[in-house]
Amino acid sequence: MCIAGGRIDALTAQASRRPDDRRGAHLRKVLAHDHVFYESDDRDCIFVVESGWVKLYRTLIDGQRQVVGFANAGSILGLESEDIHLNGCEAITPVTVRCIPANSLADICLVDIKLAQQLLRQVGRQLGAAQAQLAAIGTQSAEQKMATFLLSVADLCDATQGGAFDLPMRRGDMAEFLGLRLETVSRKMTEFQRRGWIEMTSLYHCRIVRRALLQKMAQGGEPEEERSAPRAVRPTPQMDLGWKIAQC
Amino acid sequence: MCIAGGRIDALTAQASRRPDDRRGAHLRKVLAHDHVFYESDDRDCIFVVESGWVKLYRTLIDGQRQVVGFANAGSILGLESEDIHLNGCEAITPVTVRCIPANSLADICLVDIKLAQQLLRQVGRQLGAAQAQLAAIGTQSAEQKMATFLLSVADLCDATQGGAFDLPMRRGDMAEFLGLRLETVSRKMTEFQRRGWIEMTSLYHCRIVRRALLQKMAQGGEPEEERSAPRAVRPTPQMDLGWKIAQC
DNA sequence: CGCGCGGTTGATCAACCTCAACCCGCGTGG
DNA sequence: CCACGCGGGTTGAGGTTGATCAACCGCGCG
Repeated sequence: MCIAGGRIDALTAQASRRPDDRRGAHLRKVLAHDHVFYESDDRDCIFVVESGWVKLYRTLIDGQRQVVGFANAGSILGLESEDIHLNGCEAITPVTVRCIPANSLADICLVDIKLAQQLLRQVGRQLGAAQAQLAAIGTQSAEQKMATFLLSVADLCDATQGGAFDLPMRRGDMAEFLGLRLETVSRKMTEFQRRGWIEMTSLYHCRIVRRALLQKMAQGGEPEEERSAPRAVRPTPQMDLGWKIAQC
Repeated sequence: MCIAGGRIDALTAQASRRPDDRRGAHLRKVLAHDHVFYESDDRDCIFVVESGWVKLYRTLIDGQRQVVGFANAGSILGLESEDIHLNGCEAITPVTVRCIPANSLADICLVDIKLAQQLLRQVGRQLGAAQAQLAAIGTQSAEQKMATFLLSVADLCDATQGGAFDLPMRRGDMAEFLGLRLETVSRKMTEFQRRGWIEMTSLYHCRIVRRALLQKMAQGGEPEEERSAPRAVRPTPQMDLGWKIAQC
């Protein structure tokens, strides 16, 4: 789902291991709903998310917005652009990011060829993710999108604690990400709840109760009765969580 | 529109300049509607399109397809994957591709740091393109999508010859790309023709007559009367042709 | 000739959007 | 303290867009 992930170990781990590392200095804290950068800002930095959640979005001429991805710790931002940022990046929770001067990208590549390759893989994964999301947006129904989305966020956040997880973004953010209206998102969420598939412990906290049914729905099944879900041949086009998994 | 482009000069130009270059040998011709590679094929090669058009697509569990991009000469394919191809790649016209062994990617990076950076930029552009397409698919109406698509292909193909250009893909391909049904594509095409905005000189050849109106439509305007189109503040989210332009 | 493929066209229908009302929690200020 | 407004969310009624199903056309080819 273009829920970004994929660690650049050399950037995050290294820095934390050596507190005196000069890269360790460029940390920035951003409040929830503040921007890390805006569309068409000069791209003098790329960023690595250290903690929190951000959304990446684009604004079309008519003012419509499309959220092109969410990202949390470990994700790297700004690689899709050249001279100016093509996406806007807004914090949806309090966030800390590590800033990497864009002009030092070249140096980094020179210094550490392995790192360059890692970067290349990372963008590749993001690309794969974006394409997966494209497939989801283009072909799935509202219900499928919601199911896929919930599953992806759940898997991403952790999942192991009994299916409970944070859902820090607003309804409108989800809507803009999935290509729906926020009313539709709201409706589907309550519908899933009514069917007993999920529980909303609070507005921004969710628990998956019937994972199997959600999965079947995500794959295009009708809302049938409960059954042991047939393992998917391919593990569901998890929007794109694919590359997030790959990183672990 | 994820209509891929973006030349890797060092790969294409170099090879053509030195006929004895060993990379020059790995050329492959593919017939129309044959595959360059399939989904989940081992990714032992990446490819550079030398001539012709291909489409990149994904198949979802329920058999639905999403075309995630079209690509013509100069595009590079396979960077989004790691060990196996995530997309299928089918020729829509006769195509020649240059095959680059995947394991030589690392060597290439070592040998030519500039090239590595170029590759990084290229994937970055593709990523930006995919995100742009995401925005288009997610927010635009059928009519807007068609308009944007036609403009993008036109710009891509050349455009200078009086707005006439090839539209080599089938209706179904466009539909799968735009997240529509092929009937809808067909209808909108004839509708544009009826309005006098385009002319179909043949099934696979098109001419844009009222570019300004098409552009206004692509940006969300209603099908109004003719007017001199107000230059777009931003040059239309040309699906993603953005990065194709950037390459020139 | 008959068939199949790709495309067009028409009628119908449902999914989703739109608009609007309403709820709830919260912060502010009278 | 309460009234008020506001932001975010939910819910409902009705309308449109685009999907669906089906017929049909034209063409190339065995």
